[in-house]
Formats: sequence, C-alpha cells, structure tokens
Amino acid sequence: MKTMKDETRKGPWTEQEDILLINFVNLFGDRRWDFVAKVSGLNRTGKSCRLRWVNYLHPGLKRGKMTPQEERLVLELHARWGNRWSRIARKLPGRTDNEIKNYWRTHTRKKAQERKSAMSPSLSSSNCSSSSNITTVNSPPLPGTGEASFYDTGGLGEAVQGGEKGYSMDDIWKDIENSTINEPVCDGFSEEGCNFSCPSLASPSWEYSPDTLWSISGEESRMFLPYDDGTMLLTG
DNA sequence: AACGTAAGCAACCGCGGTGCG
DNA sequence: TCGCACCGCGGTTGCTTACGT
Repeated sequence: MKTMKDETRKGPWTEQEDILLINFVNLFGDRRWDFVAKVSGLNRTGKSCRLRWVNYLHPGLKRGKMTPQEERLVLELHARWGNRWSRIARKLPGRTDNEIKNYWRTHTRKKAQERKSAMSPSLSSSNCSSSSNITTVNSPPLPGTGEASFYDTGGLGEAVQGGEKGYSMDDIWKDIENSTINEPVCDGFSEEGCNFSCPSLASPSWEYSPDTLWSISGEESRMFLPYDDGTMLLTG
C-alpha cells in the first residue's frame, strides 16, 4: 500500500540530498540503508541511498579516467570471472562495480566496432593490432613486463608507475595470482563485504581524509568540515 | 552556429541470497 | 521450517556531454 506520503523520490540526486545522506551515513553507518533512508527524511529507498553512497559519495572513490593498469586489471579479471563486477571492483581500490561495468560496456562496444571495421575488406588490415585485445587476456602482460598492448594507449606516463598509492598494482596482481575462481579473495582493503562498509573501519587506503573526500570543487568541499572521526559537518 | 551521433555516466529495476523472528 | 525484510549484484535505461559534420 502506497500513500502519497510514501511516494519516493527518483532520479538524479541533489546536493542537499547528498549532504543529508553523508551525514546520516556517518551517524548510522552504511549497512542499514532502509533505516538511513527513513530517518534521514530523504524520500528515497534504502536501495537508492546505498547506490548513491557506493557509487558516488563514498570518500574512498577515485574519480576520473582509468589508468592503463586498471584497464588491464579489469580485462584480466573479467577474463577470469566474467561479469562479476563487484568482485572485480574489490580488486580495484576506489573503483565501483558500476564504474567498471560502464567502462567495460564502453570498451567492448568500442572493440566490437573496431573488429567490425577491421573485418571490413575496404579497410586496411594493418589495424589488427588494436583488435587483438580481449582474447589475449588469458596470458596477461604483467606489470613491468613492458609488453605493449592497446590497453596502454591511454594516459600512460606517471600514472603507470606506481600511480596507485597505498595498495600497489603489484600487490593486486600478486593477490590475483594467488586467488582462484572458487576462492573468494580476501585482502586488506577488499575483504568481502567490508569494502564499502563501516567507513571508520576501512583500511588505510580507504580512510576518510580531506584529500580523498571526493574529487570535488573547492566550492563544494567548502560545505563540509571533516571531523576527526571522519564524519562531516555541514557548514552551509 | 546548428544539428546529429557517439560516448560516458548515474540511476533504476528485478532477482537472488541472507538473516531474523 | 517458513515467511518477511533487507541487502547486494548484474543488467538495463535514460540523460548529459563531447565530438564530428
């Protein structure tokens, strides 16, 4: 039974809603989403709140372009695990399943198009190098091997070498090597179920800090004052 | 400068799993 | 043991922005 009062909001989140959600998550944690949704006064479902938090508001999130290493990691993990986006995301600190999923979608679409055009007889076959890609993932070029692939065409530069702080790509690769399809992988930052939960318990690479509080403009960030314990104060 | 298309991103939906009374 | 409520995941959709003509 839904009354008009129960009508939940949908669609894009406003800044005010974000602020509210952050404050209430900091108060009550990021597990009881229905509760948070109710007490916050947001006319949103718990589900919606969770999604907004996980995909956008979580302070550990990295924003911006995937590094070539991350791209390679995604491809490798996808080759192993398929569309287990959340699982893959756990291997990529600061990236969400949604982000990876979107990346993959775009990526595969691009690849499909490249393939198509490569197949086309009217086009030169010289561009096959960029369409070898995914099927070669089974034997991924490990970091440091210097093996060139199309994945490395983006960004490059300093981002490649130790661009990730806290949890090195080497560690991640080692971790992956040690993991198997059947074994859920548990590590410091990506413990099953702990990744996005309990911010105050997050591993160092996920901890709250003004630096990791989004990649937002100064104007936006002015609205918050992080407490010592990681909670925020709305300054208005 | 205007328009059309592609790409990227944020959010919703439906389903399955899990915990609890 | 069963039913319910909630959570999390994967798939999909729709909107916005970027780019090319």
